[in-house]
Amino acid sequence: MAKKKKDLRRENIIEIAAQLFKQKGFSGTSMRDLAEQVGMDAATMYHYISSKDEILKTICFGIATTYITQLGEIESSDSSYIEKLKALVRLHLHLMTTKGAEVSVANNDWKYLSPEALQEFKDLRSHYEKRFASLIEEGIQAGELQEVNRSVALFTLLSAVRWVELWWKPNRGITLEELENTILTILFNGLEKKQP
Amino acid sequence: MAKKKKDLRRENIIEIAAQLFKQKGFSGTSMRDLAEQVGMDAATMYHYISSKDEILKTICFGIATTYITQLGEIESSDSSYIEKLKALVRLHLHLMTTKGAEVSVANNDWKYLSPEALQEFKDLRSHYEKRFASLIEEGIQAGELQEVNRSVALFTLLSAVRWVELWWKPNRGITLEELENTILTILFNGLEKKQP
DNA sequence: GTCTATATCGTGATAGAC
DNA sequence: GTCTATCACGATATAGAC
Repeated sequence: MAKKKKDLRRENIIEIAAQLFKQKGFSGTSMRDLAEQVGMDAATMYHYISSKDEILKTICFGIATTYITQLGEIESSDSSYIEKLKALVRLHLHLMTTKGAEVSVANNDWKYLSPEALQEFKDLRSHYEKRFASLIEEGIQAGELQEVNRSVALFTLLSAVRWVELWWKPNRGITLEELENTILTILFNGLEKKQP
Repeated sequence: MAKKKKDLRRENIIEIAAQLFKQKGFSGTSMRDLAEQVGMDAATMYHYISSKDEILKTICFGIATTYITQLGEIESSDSSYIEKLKALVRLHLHLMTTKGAEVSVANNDWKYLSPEALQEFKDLRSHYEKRFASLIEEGIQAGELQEVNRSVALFTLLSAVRWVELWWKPNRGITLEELENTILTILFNGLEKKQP
């Protein structure tokens, strides 16, 4: 069955909400601000969504489950640990360039989730990080990666790409592929030039 | 002349404010929350500070000028470009481990600055980034760094260390020196193990 | 210097007419 | 479905007693 008009409207509201939350923060965005951007009265929005909290929850968990689903596919692929880790970095870049606003909200405004949702979200993130860290651990064991502190490697990889969410616009004079290759070169081969 | 009692009290308020802003965000923190942590009534705080905005401004510009001052010292030092860039990364790590709350606020809550302050802050940051980018450019020209997109290198370096502000606690089982060395190894030599 | 009391405004959310 | 009107609350900030 096709999506109902009401569902589409709801998705539109959430999409615009993500952009505003990214711009002004969750607490800094009022339902009146949002209504204005959507083009309806604040009261009318409550016909499509049940609360401001619910919007935040939808955005954050949408991103979290996307990451975890894709991680599963990467884990079960038939490639080296280096290739799996590179695929993960590419996944982050891909999501930041296609769903920048939602990723930004999930990265920065998750702390405003209601207590139960907050706990569940933290659990999901911690679960994701553990599986990410396992790939690093196994990569080191297999001799593909340098012997470095696992946590430092994990968070450096996760963090190194986060600026892209703020910086990326379609016309930056660089393709997504070039962007990916440059970042992967820095992280896996290093910025320093090897002596010939 | 020694600092007055009133100034010390003011600094204490701002320090606690930075911790709360980091935890709950600028908009998510009320003057009543802050007053409670400081241990006085909200109205009394206004004897020491003039507004919530002023607190934010003090924090953000304090961090910005610290970064720029230290950048100046690094630029004028007598070392290779690689060493200068490594010193900059160390500077970021040092500030995040000694002034984590303030750095977090300057990184995440600067968007709540009042319009004039906002513009000035953006200008300072852009000025800092330009000088940072120059070191990368010159490092590439000198053949010390790989030929990569300058902006990507700049923001990857800046971003790669930002998780430390959230993660660092004195007892993580890793010294600041180990942390620095690991991050610098990843960024400048790469995570991938070189074939012998 | 520190408090109580309060002015004024913006917030999330709802009731109910149409 | 969409609006107007409104409620209950919490926000920043100030006035003024002590």
